[in-house]
Amino acid sequence: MTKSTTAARIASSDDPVLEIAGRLFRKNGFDATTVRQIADAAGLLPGSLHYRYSTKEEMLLALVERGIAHATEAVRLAVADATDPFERMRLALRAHLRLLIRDDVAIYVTLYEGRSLSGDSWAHMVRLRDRYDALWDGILHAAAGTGRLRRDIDLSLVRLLLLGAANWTAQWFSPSGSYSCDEVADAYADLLWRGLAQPGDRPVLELTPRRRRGKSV
Amino acid sequence: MTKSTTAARIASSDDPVLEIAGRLFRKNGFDATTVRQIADAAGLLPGSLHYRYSTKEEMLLALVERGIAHATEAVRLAVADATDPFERMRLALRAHLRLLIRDDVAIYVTLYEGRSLSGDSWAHMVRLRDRYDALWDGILHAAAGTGRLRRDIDLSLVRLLLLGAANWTAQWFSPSGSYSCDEVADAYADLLWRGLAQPGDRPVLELTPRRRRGKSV
DNA sequence: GTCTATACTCTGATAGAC
DNA sequence: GTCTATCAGAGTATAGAC
Repeated sequence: MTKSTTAARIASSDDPVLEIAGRLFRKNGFDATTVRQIADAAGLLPGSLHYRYSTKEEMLLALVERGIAHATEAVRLAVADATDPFERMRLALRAHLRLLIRDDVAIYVTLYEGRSLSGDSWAHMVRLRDRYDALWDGILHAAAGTGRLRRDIDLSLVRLLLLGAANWTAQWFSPSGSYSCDEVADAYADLLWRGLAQPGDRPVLELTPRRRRGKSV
Repeated sequence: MTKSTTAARIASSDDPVLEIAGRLFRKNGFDATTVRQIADAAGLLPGSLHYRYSTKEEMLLALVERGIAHATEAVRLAVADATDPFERMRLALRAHLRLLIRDDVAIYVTLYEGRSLSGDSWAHMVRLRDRYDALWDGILHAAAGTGRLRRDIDLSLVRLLLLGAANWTAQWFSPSGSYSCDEVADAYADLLWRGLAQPGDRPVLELTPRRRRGKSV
């Protein structure tokens, strides 16, 4: 399909138009964002925009492809720095969270606006997300292979718990809040690891208590 | 403001129009849902709909109020059945999750479409959500008061982790999947509790391993 | 590749008869 | 309270000059 090929090509570069569209999608949602807004913000007219992306949905698809590609790459790079299974989980979570709430807009758009895709584009997104999930399952299964994890818990549920909590972070995190992006990732990884580890497996991090903060369900 | 008063009154009853609107908002999103679709599904014409809710946003506000009211009531009732802090957390999580992914549409709409509110309505929603958060903080702090919890972790972060994971469940849960709603709640509560408890505090549940399942980030 | 200008559809909301 | 009929505006996408 020529559609996804075009999108992939553009996603691999760093099209500023895509960045602008992504920011608007994140701020106002895909449906509430108009192509006129995107064109305005990009310093173009709607007609010119249409030359590069023939539909609004094509922009979304390009962002989704870019988002998952970036996340996959970031997680792969992050875990390469460690062999300890807890360390790998913690670093992978840091990488995911950094992209989601700090460094990139594409993975946010993927997670929260990707459902606006339809037909083939939607199916394509599902495939890409499944592959990203498999990357995480690999990390967790490798940890289980060391024998340091309890065996009475489905690791898919662990992944869903961890990534669910991480993804929801985008709903409440503020850069001016009490915690940095990495601190949230470490706290989540630590809590989950202690729940996952065999009784007696030594905790790895010592967290220092900090003042309370953080609203939203 | 007459707007929120009207909405509150309707939310307290069980308006079938609201139920229908909520289902469409959940399925297609607030922005992508048209008043004509709602009117069609309700067996009314747009003009008649307008007699009851003067704007589409007013329907959303009514749903948000209903969603948080229902969730608050359900959690309060659930924790009343137990005194053990872990039990209370587990039962509260069950109640939240049941409404979110099984029994009601309003809390889903609140969490995922509430951001489409504007102005006073948005501020109103934020107040309501803060109050709901406070209910959860109370549950967690009571648990900490028993001395059975680690003291090196910010309980607000624990709430955000737990409710974040729970809320994200709506993205992947399927009634035909391997786990029931309650089983997911129990597994999450168990994992988190083991991460939270003082080393040596006895686990409460024994989970039985089940076949893997569950996609989506 | 970007512009001007526009076609066509659908949107939320309203007015007023019944 | 519900209907019929309709408005004014905004939406995406297009055609064609430059």
